[in-house]
Amino acid sequence: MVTIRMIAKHCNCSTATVSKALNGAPDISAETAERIRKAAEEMGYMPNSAARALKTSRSHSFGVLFEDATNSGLTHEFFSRILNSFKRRSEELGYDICFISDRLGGRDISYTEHTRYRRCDGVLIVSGEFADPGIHELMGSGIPTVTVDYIFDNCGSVQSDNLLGMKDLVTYIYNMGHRKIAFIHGEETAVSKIRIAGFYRTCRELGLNIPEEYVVSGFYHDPTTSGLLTKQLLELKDPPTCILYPDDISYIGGMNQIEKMGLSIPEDISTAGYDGLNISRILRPKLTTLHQDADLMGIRAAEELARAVEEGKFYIPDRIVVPGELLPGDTVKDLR
Amino acid sequence: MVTIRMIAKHCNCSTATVSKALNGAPDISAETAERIRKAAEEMGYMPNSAARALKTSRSHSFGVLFEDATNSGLTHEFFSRILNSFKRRSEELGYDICFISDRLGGRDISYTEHTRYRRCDGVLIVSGEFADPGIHELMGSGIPTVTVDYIFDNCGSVQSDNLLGMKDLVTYIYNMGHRKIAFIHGEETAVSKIRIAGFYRTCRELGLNIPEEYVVSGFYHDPTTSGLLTKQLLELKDPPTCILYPDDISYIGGMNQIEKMGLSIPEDISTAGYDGLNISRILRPKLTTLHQDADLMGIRAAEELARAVEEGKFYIPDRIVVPGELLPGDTVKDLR
DNA sequence: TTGTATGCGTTATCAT
DNA sequence: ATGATAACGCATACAA
Repeated sequence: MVTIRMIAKHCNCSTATVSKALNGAPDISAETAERIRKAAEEMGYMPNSAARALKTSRSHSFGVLFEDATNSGLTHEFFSRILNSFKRRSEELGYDICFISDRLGGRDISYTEHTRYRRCDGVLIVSGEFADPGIHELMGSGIPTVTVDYIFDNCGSVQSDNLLGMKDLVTYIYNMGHRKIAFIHGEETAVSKIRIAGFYRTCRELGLNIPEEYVVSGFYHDPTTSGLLTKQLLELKDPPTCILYPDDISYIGGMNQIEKMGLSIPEDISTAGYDGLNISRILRPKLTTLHQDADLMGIRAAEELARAVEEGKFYIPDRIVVPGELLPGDTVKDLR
Repeated sequence: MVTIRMIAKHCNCSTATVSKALNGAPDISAETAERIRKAAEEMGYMPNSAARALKTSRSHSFGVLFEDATNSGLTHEFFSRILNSFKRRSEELGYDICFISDRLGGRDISYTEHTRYRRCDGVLIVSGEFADPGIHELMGSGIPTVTVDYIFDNCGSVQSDNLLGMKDLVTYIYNMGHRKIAFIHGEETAVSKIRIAGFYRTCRELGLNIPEEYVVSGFYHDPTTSGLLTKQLLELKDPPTCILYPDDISYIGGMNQIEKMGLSIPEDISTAGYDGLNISRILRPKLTTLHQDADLMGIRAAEELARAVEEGKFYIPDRIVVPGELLPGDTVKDLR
């Protein structure tokens, strides 16, 4: 491994000069800087991030806290898209990604300890488990953090615009002539609350009176439950003409149930999903859904976290809201 | 931040003693060790990984090289499952995960440089682009590497048992009475070659003579192409009774095409996928597919990489082959 | 503009 | 069994 000392020897100068030249310090002559840079290049120099981190207490790395109850967070397309774009943008900004967990080497370790151990400059928190006290400890630790789809006192956040999303979705369905709209929502999370509120608000604005039994509680990514609830909704005395699902995966459970009952989409019953996963574009009939812009969310999260790190004491957390996009498919019948 | 120096002060001993006690060195008395460990615990001591890495040139971290042409590797369920289980197992073994890319801070950087910069102890290589010279440079750099679904000279590998997978799948279909089996395979990769060979071999063993036009070339995760090829296969003079798809996602394109042609699965045409993604269990009819054990692959990869790192010069690469599991669904008609 | 010297926190060598 | 000390590679305050 070539070090600045070797470059210094090669260039007949001191390590200080090399360090400064390589870091673009202003007090080095242009020629010297150029000469050193060229030598470094030729010798295949790579700084040692550990030494640099030790010296500066900045690691140029972001931690990513990506846990959920089922330990499958990474395999949900919505989250993996966020991670993917967060990673890319972070790397552009000069930060590497390191996962933060609460186990390491067979030992329990708090998220905060893990982060300090690796000297991560900041942490992105994506989790279904914001109730976890370990997460709150981290958010209150002074380490810069940015959360996704959750708002905490003093840290930045990137949210999908669930309010607008529900509004767009419900309005579209209304405009297609539907008045009896049911909503199967996910388990009680911050996101669910916003979506439910968005649903009710939009309905009120549109002058729609939604009977209580039209809004039922299911789970995210659980086709079985949504299938059962679909059955329940369709067997009501006065069934809805359109059912909203918590997400595109849950929709599939509903879809199967509908077919099983000998009904067809959208002739007999209209449907809409949420997320805009790849699968929604592939299925036939093409699913009407609200695409969440996970890619942009990851990008904005990286930028916000970089800002939090770089502005330090001067940082004022921003709450970034990323709008989604309605993807009209063929699952909502035109009743007009 | 509490350092060993502070612990030393607290315990009236030297930093050397603290370091040894914490690392379980044999030349420290049991009482002293215990006293120091307790103090460290109480004071909330966390070692500084940067200092440790600088001193020992071991970072206790694994790099993960996870790139593909479309930059969406992470969003493929198969790969994200591998990553997920690799991460968990690595953390159990005491290694953190750091992504390795070929861009950092707006600069081009080779994978090898990136790995050295972060002092990763080893790198897991998961990629559709094994032709990339940067990857070959890394594999030849002396840094311990383990590849997934690809074999390179001197590094460990974890593969899905594609040969056995195809055998199980084709044999199952044969046993259901099918003799005219078509195979839409993915683009030419190492994996595709094995699957194609497995397909032909199994057919030969079963005494099946597959006409040339039954084996056609599509792409992985491309429902559009597989839809077109499905049409082509079904319009043959002597169409197959069963079509194998490159993967579960591609199958959906075929499924749509089949329905579009007014045919139904499995009454008119039987089908099978590959991968065993969640979606395959959700779709109706339930897809017959070969589940690749991505979770186990990630676990074995972590263990192999840890072994490569820890055995150093004594390491002899292992080629680990992970069997999959046939998931019989309802898409293959019983012709017996 | 350049160089000297110091220390970041840890481990390891060699005395004691 | 314990401690003093050097060194890992780098950045920086300060001297020249």
